[in-house]
Amino acid sequence: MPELPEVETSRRGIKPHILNKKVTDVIIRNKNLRWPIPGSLKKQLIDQVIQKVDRRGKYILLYTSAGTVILHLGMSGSLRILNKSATAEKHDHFDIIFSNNKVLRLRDPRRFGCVLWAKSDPLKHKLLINLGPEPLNDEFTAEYLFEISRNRKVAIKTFLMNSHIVVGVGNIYANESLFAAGINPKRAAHKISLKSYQSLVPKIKAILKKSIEQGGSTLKDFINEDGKPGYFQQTLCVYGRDSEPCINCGNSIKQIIQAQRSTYYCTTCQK
DNA sequence: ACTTCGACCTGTTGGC
DNA sequence: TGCCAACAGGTCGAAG
Repeated sequence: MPELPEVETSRRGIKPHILNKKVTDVIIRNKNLRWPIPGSLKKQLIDQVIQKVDRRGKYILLYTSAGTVILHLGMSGSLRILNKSATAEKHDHFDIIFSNNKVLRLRDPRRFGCVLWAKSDPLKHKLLINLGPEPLNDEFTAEYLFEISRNRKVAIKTFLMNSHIVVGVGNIYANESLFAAGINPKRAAHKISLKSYQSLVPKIKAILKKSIEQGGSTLKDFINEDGKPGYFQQTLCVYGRDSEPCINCGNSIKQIIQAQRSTYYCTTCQK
């Protein structure tokens, strides 16, 4: 489910309900996510106040004075805010309950997500310390991508999806931004010119920004039934459009597999 | 140091 | 209609 826009929308959605709220209980129904939810987490979190609701890449960070919850939604995770009396369903693995009688509930059918605890600076955590820049920050530039790609022979699409290069560019947006920039996803990262990177980087930023805005505008309330994430309502130019006509030239969109993930592109428009 | 590949899971979809 | 294989928005860590 979650690409960066949905993670950011989730962060914004839960924030007003949990910021400055005190944790009264923690329920772990199934600790077996990608990594086990630490057994100590309940003890650490109870009585703590959420001081900051942040994001780094696709990790959501809930800061308290005792430490930080590091949360990842994996492939199928979602967060909701409910009344604490709401019945937990099949894949609702984890709850944080607050003094305002609300619960932050994690649902994750595939259990590729994780809930971890960092005692000190979570940005120094093993999983976060080597992450690349945020795509929407100023440090993410064409020059940066050009420099860091000089010895990298991997396909540009795989390169873009590497979180150590840049965070938050998942399969949908890697495909869409390469189409927007007219770059063939199979080209080796080191063979792409600065000029092409100068075309690509603003596309990545624009597409992510637009999706986050749509996520925010379509998700009015994080309580109860959550609507479809914004990026589902936006038109995708290539992703999932195998054999359909290219919106530019009408030729058929091609699907291939790269690094075990589906790639979609137009062989005419993307060189 | 870089690249590839297996692994972790369940739910949904499409072809027969 | 039913069954089964293929596939799904992620990413780590081992092996090459």
